[in-house]
Amino acid sequence: MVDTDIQTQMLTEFAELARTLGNVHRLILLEHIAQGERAVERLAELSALSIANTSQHLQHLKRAGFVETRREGKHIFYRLGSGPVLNLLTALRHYVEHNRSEIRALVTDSVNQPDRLELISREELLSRMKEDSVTLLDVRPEEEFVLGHLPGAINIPFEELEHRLSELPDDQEIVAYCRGPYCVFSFDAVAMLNTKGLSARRLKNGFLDWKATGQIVETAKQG
Amino acid sequence: MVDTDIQTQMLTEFAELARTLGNVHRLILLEHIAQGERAVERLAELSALSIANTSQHLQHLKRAGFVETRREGKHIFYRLGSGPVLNLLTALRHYVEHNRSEIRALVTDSVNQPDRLELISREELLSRMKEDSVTLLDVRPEEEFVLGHLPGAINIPFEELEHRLSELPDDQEIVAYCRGPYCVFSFDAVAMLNTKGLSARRLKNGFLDWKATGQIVETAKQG
DNA sequence: ATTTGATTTAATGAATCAATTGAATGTTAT
DNA sequence: ATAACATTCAATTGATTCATTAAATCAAAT
Repeated sequence: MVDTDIQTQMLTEFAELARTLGNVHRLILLEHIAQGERAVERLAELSALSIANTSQHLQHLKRAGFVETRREGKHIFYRLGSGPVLNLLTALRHYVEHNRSEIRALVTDSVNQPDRLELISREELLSRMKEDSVTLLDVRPEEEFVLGHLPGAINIPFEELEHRLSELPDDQEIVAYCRGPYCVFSFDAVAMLNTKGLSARRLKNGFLDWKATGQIVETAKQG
Repeated sequence: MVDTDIQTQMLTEFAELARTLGNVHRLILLEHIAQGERAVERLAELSALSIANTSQHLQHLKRAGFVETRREGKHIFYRLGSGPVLNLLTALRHYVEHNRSEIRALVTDSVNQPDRLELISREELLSRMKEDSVTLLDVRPEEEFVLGHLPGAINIPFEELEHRLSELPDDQEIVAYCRGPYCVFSFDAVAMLNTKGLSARRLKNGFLDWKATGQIVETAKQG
């Protein structure tokens, strides 16, 4: 079996990658790193792990090629590995999204409203943006917003939304978005805005998908 | 953090899937199942595992949705889960293929010839097939061949190739293929045919990819 | 109903992985 | 140089995963 050795070697490598993704903490770290370069201490804080533990998981991710590092003074910054890692991650995400009906049920349950009506696709959003007939609302924490957001979006973190409704136009449709398709801020935001008499929908796949599909991302701070 | 719970639940599911793929034996089982329905005993034999062990890995794959089962008398047949699992598997395969240069090096090393020249893409093959200017050679074991092969291909398992060269035309280019991109039979076949004075190239991604991209697969036996 | 054959389940021990602690490394500022 | 800080490394312990064995299902044939 001249073939078997290499085939097996191949699959062994493959399995190693999969095993690296097979730990929630590492996935959470990846999610955070996907939002922008972060130092170890910050990542530990964000994911509620000890620093040593975080460091070890990061080493693991690095060995597998999912992340790369850069040193700046005392800090070591982690970023996503270059190129196609993102594709792998979104491939997995899409797989889960399309196949695990339990999760789908869970998501739609948690927001007890029929899902579809209030969704807007990336394509529709793009054409609506062209004709300026829509207000983009980013409900993520400011910290994530400044690292990158959809062009022209205004940032009102979900917790503040109720108090800052006056900043939103009542003559234009609002499209709210969040990190990814499973981030519930945008669900809750849309639900709230609609009960307050505003017309709001939710962007289908969120910011990460927007970025992953190569759309323009704005990084300047926006009052 | 209304969001965190669901996000985490989501990633936990995700991690479970990844962990399922994080074992060589399970990947090997998947490779075999991808070639067609198989009973447990057969899979155990093919992957050189004990029956009980095989069964447990299969249960694992089943729980995660990668495979489904069907009972026929005393046998229980395993097949790939319906739909998008294949996509996930090919996504992962492509990721590995494009990113792990060590493996690429390993593959090209093992066949110490420049890789590119003797490759033929699916697209080119399709147009060459239309004009009947090519002979397709399937070098996999007969067992795999009968379960499905490219239309019009002739089957000469690699071990027999040297003795059966006369069955090949010497006035037409030959395109050899094997299971997947890392199956070395086709590398070796092309190398041998070329040294024997025949004109041969290797199909880029092999049979599994052909099938996965929805091309016609022939299943009738071919002398 | 019993036997046979194919598969699954349960229980065990060995191997691997994860989290914690404390020490070690490397970098900047004093 | 030394002190202070961020990160990594090493050793320990507890938890999971894997393979093996033997026993338990479950369907077909006798």
